Amino acid sequence: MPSQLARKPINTYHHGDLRDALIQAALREVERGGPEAISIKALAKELGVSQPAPYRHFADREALLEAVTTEALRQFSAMLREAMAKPSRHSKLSRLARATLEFGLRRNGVYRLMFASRTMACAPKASELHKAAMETFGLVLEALEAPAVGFLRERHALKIWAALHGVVMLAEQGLLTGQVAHTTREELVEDFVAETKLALAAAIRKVRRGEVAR
Amino acid sequence: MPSQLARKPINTYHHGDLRDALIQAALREVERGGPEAISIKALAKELGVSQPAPYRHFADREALLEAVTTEALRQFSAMLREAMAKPSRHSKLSRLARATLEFGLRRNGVYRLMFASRTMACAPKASELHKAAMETFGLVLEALEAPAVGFLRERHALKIWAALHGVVMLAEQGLLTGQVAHTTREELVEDFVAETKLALAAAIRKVRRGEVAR
DNA sequence: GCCCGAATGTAATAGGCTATAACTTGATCG
DNA sequence: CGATCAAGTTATAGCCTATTACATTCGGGC
Repeated sequence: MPSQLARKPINTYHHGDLRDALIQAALREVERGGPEAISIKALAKELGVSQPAPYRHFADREALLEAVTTEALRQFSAMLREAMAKPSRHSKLSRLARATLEFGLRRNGVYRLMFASRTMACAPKASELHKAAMETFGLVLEALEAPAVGFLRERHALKIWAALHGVVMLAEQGLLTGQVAHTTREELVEDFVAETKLALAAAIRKVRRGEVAR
Repeated sequence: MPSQLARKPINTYHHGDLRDALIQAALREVERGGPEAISIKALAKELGVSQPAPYRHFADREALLEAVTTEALRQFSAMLREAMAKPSRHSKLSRLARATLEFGLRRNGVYRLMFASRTMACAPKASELHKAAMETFGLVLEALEAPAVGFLRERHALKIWAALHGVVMLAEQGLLTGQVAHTTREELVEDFVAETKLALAAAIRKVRRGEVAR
């Protein structure tokens, strides 16, 4: 089907595209204040529409959050892709890891929306949201730059992914700062990156030599 | 102090120990429903007191959550301690790791309250809550069973701690299940445990041989 | 033993939020 | 040209947090 004709900018008289405007405004709100800061009422007021207007576009608050999370994941993916693309003395994986850490700390409200809220957990497998999440995870696979021994690659991607999340989480909760840690977040991340590379390379050699794992 | 005398069941006007009852009831509520499921009003009703009564004991909802989180951390610590104490063919670290994973999945609402909510992040360093968290982290240090090369121990404790959080988080969000993962959560956790042991031992040998890191 | 103040609980109420129902408006299409 | 539908509006119900002013019990000093 012709996509341009399908996308008619169905103009309402008052607001051009309330649905998208809501998502963008909500994302701004999440940025400072986290997921729980989203208020349908406040958003409606900010956009100059009546309070129940948003319900024409989202069944309830949760549905809005799901859409916002999807958008957030796309921005996150874009940011990772950019970080991985630009030339650097660091490896792709290292760049992805650093970018994740930075995003997780600088835009922590958004990060929590994506990875520490009920929204994602409740999303059905077939949803846009889940697809966006899978695409993001695909970038981690890509960052490994490893020969395609499928399941190994996947396993190590999951591991570094989990480890990065953990570091962001602890850092944000103030459990890394202060006198507990002689260790900076960046060091931890680089540790995980280095270990991942070594472990994956070792695992691949093992498989190639015929000492098949599983 | 005699705890039995403190309870006065007959008197209807004064509850006897509303503060503690609130914390326990809230914890039960968090168990299924997570942090956002806590409602002061609902709790008051459940305990048979008037709706504003809880405000005699907690300044606001957030203060209640802080107390509940502290209690949750104590239960979590107790559970870890128990897991580490009981004899097993597995190492202490492995037992701690498995116990963390199980707690994180089976009592996920409570887990999220402790490690994925704003409550902890906002708690001042001197608070009971922060102290409880530090005590829990102490168990991780203990589980490493390593000779006391202080900063190494701490660093590796932070790493395994972060990694475990990450695995729980991903698992709970449905990003580990299904066709993405040929890998079970338990395998990931055991991987991290094994790597931690190896890495820590290697680092210690290195230091002992005089090739001091930092 | 009594009284007074502190602690704890209650009733009444203000104000914010989600969500629904019933009505209105403007655009598109047969 | 009028029917229809998407998108917006006003009005309202119902939940929740939190505050204020008043009531009741407890416990210690005299």
